[in-house]
Amino acid sequence: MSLPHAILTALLEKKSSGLELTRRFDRSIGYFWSATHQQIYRELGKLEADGLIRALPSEQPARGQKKSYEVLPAGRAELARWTSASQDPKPHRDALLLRLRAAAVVGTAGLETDLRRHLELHERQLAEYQEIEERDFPPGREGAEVRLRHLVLRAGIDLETFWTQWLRRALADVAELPDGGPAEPA
Amino acid sequence: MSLPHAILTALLEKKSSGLELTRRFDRSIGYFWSATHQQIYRELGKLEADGLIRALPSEQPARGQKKSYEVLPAGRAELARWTSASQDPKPHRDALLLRLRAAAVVGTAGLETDLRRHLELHERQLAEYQEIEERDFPPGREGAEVRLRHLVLRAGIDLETFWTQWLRRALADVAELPDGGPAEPA
DNA sequence: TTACCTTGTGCAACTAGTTGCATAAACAGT
DNA sequence: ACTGTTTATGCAACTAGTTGCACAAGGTAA
Repeated sequence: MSLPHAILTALLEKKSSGLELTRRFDRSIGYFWSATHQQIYRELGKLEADGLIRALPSEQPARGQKKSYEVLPAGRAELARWTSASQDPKPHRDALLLRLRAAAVVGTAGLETDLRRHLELHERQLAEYQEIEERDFPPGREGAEVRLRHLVLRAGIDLETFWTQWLRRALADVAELPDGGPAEPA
Repeated sequence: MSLPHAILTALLEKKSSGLELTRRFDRSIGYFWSATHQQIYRELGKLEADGLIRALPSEQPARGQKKSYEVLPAGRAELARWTSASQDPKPHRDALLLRLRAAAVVGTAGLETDLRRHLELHERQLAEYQEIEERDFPPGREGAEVRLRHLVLRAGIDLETFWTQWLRRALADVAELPDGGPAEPA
């Protein structure tokens, strides 16, 4: 139940319309909390109904019109409450690890190309994070907000680094195995 | 859409009843693909209806009776197909990183205790993985199946290692900040 | 022999997220 | 003017996962 809080955070960082939020979820925020435009519009409606945000009364809000939102005090309070509240980590689900485990019983045929593709994706993501770090976080001690955001980015960088390394190892391992794997031995 | 494949994998590793599967999802498989007993029972029903698995005809299957399943050839084929097929990685969602980002705008009050709690959970998980590694994967080159399973476990170990390190850094950083954070400066 | 606990299976209702499409305005080209 | 594209918002239906509870059989203990 974190999407509303992701949106509140994004709106506090900068007042935005639905589409602007969607774009920002495709970069930045979406790196650790993705959402489609459908989810965002729906949630904006709920948040407005609950009095946590409000539409800026600039233009009349009709279809095809931009409608920007800002966070109300109640919204900020709710976000602060949620941020400080204790939460159990949600169980992870990783299809790639599952597939490797499946490959242990039905064979590794066809896996290698996809592992390579995943490796490329993670390498690209890592490069992107590193660019962001160079651009937005030059060395030197900054304020609390910047340091926290840098910490989050570091998590992204280190995670992608982990995955690229693990995938390289996985590729090396899989390459040594017979194609059919243990299920269909030569 | 991976739950059926997780179940097929688990059943190929060992024929089981619904509850046995549930227990195995609480350890092992569930470390990277968690599922509740409800999901499992429902999915077992579907898999049986689709002819991918079948109930072992040992006892008559009534309520309160154990009912074990085994994978049929069609099920193995489907798992092999899924394993080798190309798949895009699903977007991640990490509430903790989101909370840190939120803390950057509404303040870090209350965060520290929960970060510490998460650190403990990850440390415990890491210790558990390391025990499994010592117990199930003694040094020495083994067959393809064992090596693939070891690879999956290594991912778990390295991920938990990453999180414990990152959380320690996060705690150190947060400790230096004013409690209210940037939103309510002293 | 009733009263309770554990094991095992399952339904129903709910929440969260995804997919596919509809609508409308603004703008660009021809 | 008309056609097509981009920007912007949104509905409806679907899939996946969660939560809460129900039910049955077997053991166990007063």
